[in-house]
Amino acid sequence: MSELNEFVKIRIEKLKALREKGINPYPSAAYDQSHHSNEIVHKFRDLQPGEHKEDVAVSVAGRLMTIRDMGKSVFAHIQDGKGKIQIYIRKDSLGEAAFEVFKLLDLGDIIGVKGFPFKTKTGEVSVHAKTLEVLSKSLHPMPEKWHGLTDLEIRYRNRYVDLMVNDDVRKTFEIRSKVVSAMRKYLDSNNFLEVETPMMHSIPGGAAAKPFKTHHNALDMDMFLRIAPELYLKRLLVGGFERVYEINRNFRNEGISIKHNPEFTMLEAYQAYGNNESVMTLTENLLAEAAKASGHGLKLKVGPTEEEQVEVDFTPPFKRLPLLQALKELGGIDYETVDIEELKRRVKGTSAVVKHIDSLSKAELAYMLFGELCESKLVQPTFITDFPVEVSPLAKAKADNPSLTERFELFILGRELANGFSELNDPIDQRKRFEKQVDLRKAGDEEGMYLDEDFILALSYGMPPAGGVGIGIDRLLMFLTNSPSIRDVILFPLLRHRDDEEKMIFE
RNA sequence: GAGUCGUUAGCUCAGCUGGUAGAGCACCGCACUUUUAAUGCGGUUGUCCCGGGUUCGAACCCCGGACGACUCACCA
Repeated sequence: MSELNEFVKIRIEKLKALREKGINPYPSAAYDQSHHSNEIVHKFRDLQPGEHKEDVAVSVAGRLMTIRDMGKSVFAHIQDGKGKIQIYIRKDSLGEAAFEVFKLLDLGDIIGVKGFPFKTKTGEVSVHAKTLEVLSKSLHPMPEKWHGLTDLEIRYRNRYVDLMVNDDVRKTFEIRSKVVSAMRKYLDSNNFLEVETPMMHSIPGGAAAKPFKTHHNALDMDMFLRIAPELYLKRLLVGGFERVYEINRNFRNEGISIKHNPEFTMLEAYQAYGNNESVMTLTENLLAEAAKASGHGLKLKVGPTEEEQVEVDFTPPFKRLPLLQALKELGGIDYETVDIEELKRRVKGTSAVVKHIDSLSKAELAYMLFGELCESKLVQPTFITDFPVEVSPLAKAKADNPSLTERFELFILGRELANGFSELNDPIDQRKRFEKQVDLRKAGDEEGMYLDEDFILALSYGMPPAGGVGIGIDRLLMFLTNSPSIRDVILFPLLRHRDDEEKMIFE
């Protein structure tokens, strides 16, 4: 018994009918596209309505998206990688046999059309078909042409369908590509070397996060998918590369939300002989390049509706605000005068879940309150600086105040977008900081870091002073494409596996 | 992990107080050689997410589950 629905059965019958006519519905010969849809539309835009260019030969290929059948003549649109173009098919110019072939086609089929350009009497640049080839028969019906596909689950699970029918989705991922490319270009032209470091780590490090665990069979060794490339990139600074960067995936075994996907793309860049100030400037420049590449320029409007839209200005320099000052200005808490018990009371008054509040220092409490009270108020790009040393185990302490670090986080519209600091290169201090993290792990903090002996060894050889920054590429793209969910900027976001998936079993 | 909402034809959605399931598009047939949501006439399409329960009778009420969306928590 077939599980296929009637639509698929009908299409399979048409597939057989094509084969009986000697047509291979999945030919292997390369198809020569003389033009893309947009090129023809542009090139012949000045034709008069009704004007033909019979002496010009063009060929286009793409997916049949609409068909308007009038018996012996048909208008249709095909969609290629650059857009849509109308084709005009007449029985008398295509020939009886080819016209019969066309009648066996369905929406969704991929075809090639050779013919000449003309402008219809209603003014649309079109291709008058002289020959037509089936390039790939589609067996599954397409979403509805007018309302399109809106079901989020189908859009995310079967992204190819989403891309077929939703132009703005294709646009989003084209912007993503351009933005990443522009950031690469900026880094490359500033003497940064792009590198690739391991994604499988025997010791997860470089961030406070829960890792995914996996196993290597031949080595009988547990491994972790990386939570950050940081420690490897700093090893490269030890090795003598002065400027390195990596754009690739990190994996964190944590919750999924509108701003979190378990695998996400991070740009990390390290600059020897720089510090947190150098990489703040680098971040500003990178984001300015990214904003330009997105096609919006440096000022862009973000928000769900016209009324709620906010203009975000990516013009450097961004505002800089020390964390404790932000706490005072935006949270109304004066760190200098407040006592620790009052901070605890204020933390308990928020919705944050805190396990062992009594073990937290005054600085850590202040850091938590910043997250609760201030982050959401940071709308325009703002560097928050001077984070407590306890929550910054890889950052260099401030010379004039060792309880704080030369670290920054960049916030836009209340969301963290980048994190950077003067890299701690004192191996003795780094060892102590790691040991504190290990103690946190032992005390039950799943996000406490592991002690990476080889990393300490690397620092012991001497790492130049350096600034480093990580920029969340997906989050950046959310701003630049005005996407409400991180899933809208990730082609294949992680969804729970379904056992009741549609199965195409053809017998 | 918790709460709220949702899941009906390939797609977009109706379906009232419980009475054998509907529309538009798509699809099939017929007509039509400049349409563009083509048009006109006729027709087909269902595990109403799954499993229990209540009831003479459940898409609808109750319980459990799956998946998704949103909010919160964690986090970038």
